[in-house]
Amino acid sequence: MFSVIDCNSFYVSCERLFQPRYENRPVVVLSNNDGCVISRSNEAKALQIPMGAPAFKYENVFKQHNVKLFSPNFTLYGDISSRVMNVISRYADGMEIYSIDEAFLFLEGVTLEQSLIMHREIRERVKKEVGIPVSIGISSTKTLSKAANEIAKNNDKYGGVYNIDIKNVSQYRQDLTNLKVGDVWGIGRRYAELLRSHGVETAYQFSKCDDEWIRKNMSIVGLKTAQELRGTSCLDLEEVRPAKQSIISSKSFGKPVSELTELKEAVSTFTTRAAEKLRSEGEVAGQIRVSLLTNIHKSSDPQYFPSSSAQLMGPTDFTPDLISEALKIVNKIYRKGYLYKKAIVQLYDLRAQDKIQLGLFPKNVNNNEKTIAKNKKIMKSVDSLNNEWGSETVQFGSQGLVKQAGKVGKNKKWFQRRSMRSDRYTTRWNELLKVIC
DNA sequence: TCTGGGGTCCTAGGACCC
DNA sequence: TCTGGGGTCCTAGGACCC
Repeated sequence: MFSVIDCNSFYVSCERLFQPRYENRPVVVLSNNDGCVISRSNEAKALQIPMGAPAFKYENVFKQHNVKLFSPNFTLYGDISSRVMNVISRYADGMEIYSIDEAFLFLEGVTLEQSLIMHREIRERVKKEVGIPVSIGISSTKTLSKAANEIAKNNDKYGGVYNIDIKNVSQYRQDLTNLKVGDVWGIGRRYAELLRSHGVETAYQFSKCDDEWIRKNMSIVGLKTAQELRGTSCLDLEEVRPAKQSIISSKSFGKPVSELTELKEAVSTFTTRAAEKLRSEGEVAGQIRVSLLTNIHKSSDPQYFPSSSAQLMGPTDFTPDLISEALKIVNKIYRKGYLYKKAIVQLYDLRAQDKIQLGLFPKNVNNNEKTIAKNKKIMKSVDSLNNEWGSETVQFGSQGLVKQAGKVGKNKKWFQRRSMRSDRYTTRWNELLKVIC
């Protein structure tokens, strides 16, 4: 038996935790640059504000209905997430943290009744100890438990916990008939369109489709989804998170950038971010890729999407080496006369730090043992200083003084706007919640 | 003026090898 | 006159997830 525990409107719930005056009011969390909507309270959903909607298109709705807007505060969300997961883990032998707001459990040797009791308790404990509301779906496969979760979330009458029992044939059929095929986990916009064009509207109809046809049109992945809907488990619990295969740092700029020097500062900073992530994963990268993008939404502007990659001189996690390769690529792909809106730095061909293969000609390249040891020490010091004193306390020259007078990103066109970010209540001493009596 | 960011997996097709 | 076939590796592109 599987279950999936999903936090309701997670980012919004995190914000409400520290500012309860926004309960019962429409609340929205925006993406970086306050670009589009990435989390909505039920009240905001009721105003027909879609997920992913560009904020500027809904300005009137926001004003008219007094919608509270937040810039994203991922530091806060990450910390609250780990508290939620911590509570859940007390109940489970096997648990898979699927995303920042979601976890799967695998349950053996419990009856349905016992499972329902346990999950109601999980729901109460998470609400009481962390303050976040969750919905829970239970069934015999992961895909069915996600479907049950949809039902739990959208029907108050089930008290946040719902179970799909494939043995109760008529109910099972009813549940899957009520579920639109596009709402099935694993069926996105494209496949939903394809299926609808073949007269398949509901999850139940999809589960009755011909295997050969599914395999041919939706690959093995689609076939597994169909089988899971029929009650055959094809997707196991992944308790150990597999090592990352790539690390990306990609951000839109606050304002369009046309100058090479500014692009290089941005790419240096993104590379620094990616390298930090790389080290925290205990991995090294063999290749790096840099892409630049003009604003795809502005069709009147000339468009240009160059990108190129480079093999590193031996796998590394040393920020200066990564920056220097990234900047070589920028020099190569940059063309004057375009308004760039976004840059992407991607590290891949990753492997564990302790599996670095030394260079064949160690004197000529940067990965002989001595250099590696020295570089490791340097990065360790930089990381711990930045952890202790805030990011960008130690910067690399090519970033172009991102932090000045304690302010990060000031006067940098490419730096992102985050004007409505709440405080990092749980991770910064100087941003602790103040209670005034 | 203003449209997110970070991931995974699968497949087809080309290059290359023997 | 007849000009293979099996296998691997790599990459780009497309689908999906939250």
